Amino acid sequence: MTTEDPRPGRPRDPQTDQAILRAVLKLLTDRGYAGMSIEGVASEAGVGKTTIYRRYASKEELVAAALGALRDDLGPLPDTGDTRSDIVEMILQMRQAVRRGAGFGMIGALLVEETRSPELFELMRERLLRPRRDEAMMVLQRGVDRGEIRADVDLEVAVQAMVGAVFMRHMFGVPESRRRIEQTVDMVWNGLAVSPEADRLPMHDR
Amino acid sequence: MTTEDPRPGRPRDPQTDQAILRAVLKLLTDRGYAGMSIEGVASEAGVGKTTIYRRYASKEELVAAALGALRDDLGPLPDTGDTRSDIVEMILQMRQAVRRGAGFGMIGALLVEETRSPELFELMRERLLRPRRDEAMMVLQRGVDRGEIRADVDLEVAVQAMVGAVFMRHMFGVPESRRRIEQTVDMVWNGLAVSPEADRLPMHDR
DNA sequence: GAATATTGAAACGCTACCGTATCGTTTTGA
DNA sequence: TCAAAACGATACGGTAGCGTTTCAATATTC
Repeated sequence: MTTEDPRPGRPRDPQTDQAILRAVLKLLTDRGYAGMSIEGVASEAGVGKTTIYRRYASKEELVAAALGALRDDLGPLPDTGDTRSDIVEMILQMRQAVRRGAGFGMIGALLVEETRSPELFELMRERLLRPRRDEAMMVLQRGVDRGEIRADVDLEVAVQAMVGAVFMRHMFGVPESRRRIEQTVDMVWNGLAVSPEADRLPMHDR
Repeated sequence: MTTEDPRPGRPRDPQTDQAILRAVLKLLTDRGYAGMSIEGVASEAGVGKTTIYRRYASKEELVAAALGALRDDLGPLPDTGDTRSDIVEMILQMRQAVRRGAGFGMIGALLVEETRSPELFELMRERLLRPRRDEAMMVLQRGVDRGEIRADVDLEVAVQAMVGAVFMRHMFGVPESRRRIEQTVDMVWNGLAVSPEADRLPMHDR
């Protein structure tokens, strides 16, 4: 199914493709969907408008292509032998990824557009959110297999809570830190309830 | 400090004020900041453009006024006697409030604008997010006072995790329900860790 | 009744962007 | 060398929104 390029004429420059999609992600992130213009993308990518219109018929198609081209450059799953440490490392990785690439701005842009174009939001779920959630659940599953995490725990809810806490800190304006992530994992790990077993070792003991 | 309106001339119509701010919130929510136009606000509010420009010098000022006028119509704090039930009810209340008023769309709109206008985001924190967080923490504090929640638990992190889970479900596209909220609270309540005390009564026992 | 300010409507010139078309140049295959 | 397609640049007419001005009608104080 590999297109052998049997067509005559000058082939499309793959670097141009890349530059366009990169520009879309950048402008989408810090201008929003409505604030992003095709001319802006062309200028940002150093490309003629024609070049964009030749590839994509509409703004939505263009954004969809940019989201579709997203690949996760998440590192390998952390595996320190200790599940709590693994979770902390994983969340730190996620935080790094959000900082580097499409961050909260892009989440916001698509959140606004969710009603109008659910497909775009779904695309982000597929490309950005779910892969990371799945990795997180694998880390937790390893904890279950090791006998560190109870088998009856709903791992999906656990991931929602721990990752959600990071998000809420951004919302509340609470500075994020490794310390705070450890605190979060510990809290979810140990639970809130008073219990005779309440003197489990804290992860960080300063 | 009550302005006694000693000025001559026709006074401003307070209903007009209200209509403008309501229109701003609506358009901000479902068009985003960049997608919201002054003319659109005027049209939505059934008001002349002049009337808006007389009050606000810029778009940012206008939006700030709309956010500043936000008041929480959160009901009374739930107090069933059981802290877990209280938490569940409170999260359900929040969910309702998000549905009725400025919802995920507005969060998205301000998230996009965060870099450009941090003051707007801060205003939302102040008016929308922190009041609810504070209420949530009061509910948890009551649990501590009752001896249901351990005193060494960081209540702020607990709130971040439980509310954040709701947010992440929206992000992941997982349908929300009372059942799922109960599950979340139970999970955070009991923690993940294997323990001899693992046979605590689940909140919903079907 | 006189003075004053607000209101909605309409029009202003201006800019940004739309989507399309045309251009000469460049890069490929035949 | 020639045909074909991609490229950046530029220009086109059209629309939407900008922020301002003018206007007649209305509401209020003195």
